Amino acid sequence: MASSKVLPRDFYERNTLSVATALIGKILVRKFVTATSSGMIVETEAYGGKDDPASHAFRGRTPRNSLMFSRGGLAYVYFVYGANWCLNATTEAAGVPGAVLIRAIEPLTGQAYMKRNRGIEDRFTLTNGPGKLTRAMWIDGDLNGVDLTKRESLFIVETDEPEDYKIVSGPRIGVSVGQHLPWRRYILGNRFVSRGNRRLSVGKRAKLNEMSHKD
DNA sequence: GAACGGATCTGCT
DNA sequence: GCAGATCCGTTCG
Repeated sequence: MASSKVLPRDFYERNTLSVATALIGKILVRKFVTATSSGMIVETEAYGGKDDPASHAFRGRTPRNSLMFSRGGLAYVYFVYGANWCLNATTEAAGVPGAVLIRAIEPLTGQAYMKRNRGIEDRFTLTNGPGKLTRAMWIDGDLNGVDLTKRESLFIVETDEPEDYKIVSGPRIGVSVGQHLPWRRYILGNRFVSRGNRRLSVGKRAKLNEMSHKD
């Protein structure tokens, strides 16, 4: 894990939906002087620009969302519901808005540290939501704008041993508009996905896969 | 300077 | 499965 290659700039500077799918299975690493925690990304959501009413960038550029218009591969961290931080990776070239919300990870290294941060012991609910994983990894507004392609405080690396899994799509969680867009990506059946991921019947599975091809 | 509302969470049923 | 807490940052006047 520690020797794995950090995802380069061109991984992020392309179509946002492609990045949302490609980030599944990669390893998010949070590094401190005293501790390192990491986890495999199992759930993401894509957010666009003026074509996406659910996106912060829908109404143009403001001081808050300016990172969405930056080059790809930076951390866009924002605060919601008066209590939670959400971590995104910026996408597309400079000037084109786009970001991928990292919604859930499967805990790997540093689990004791993350459990302490959350104040719980259960591994399955440790990082299965955007607000939960940022709290577990101590990610907040201080990391807004951090370069994810540099091996510093926060970055994402390749997987050494890819698992056998199936990526499926669905509507994004917690948004009231743009629900017709199946821009959520997650690993089918993975227990660390935030919600709505019970094992599915054959018929329903086929339907989900169809959606993922449609993009 | 104040009103608004949200890319969530927890707990209860 | 759902309702309500919660409360800060953004935005507008």
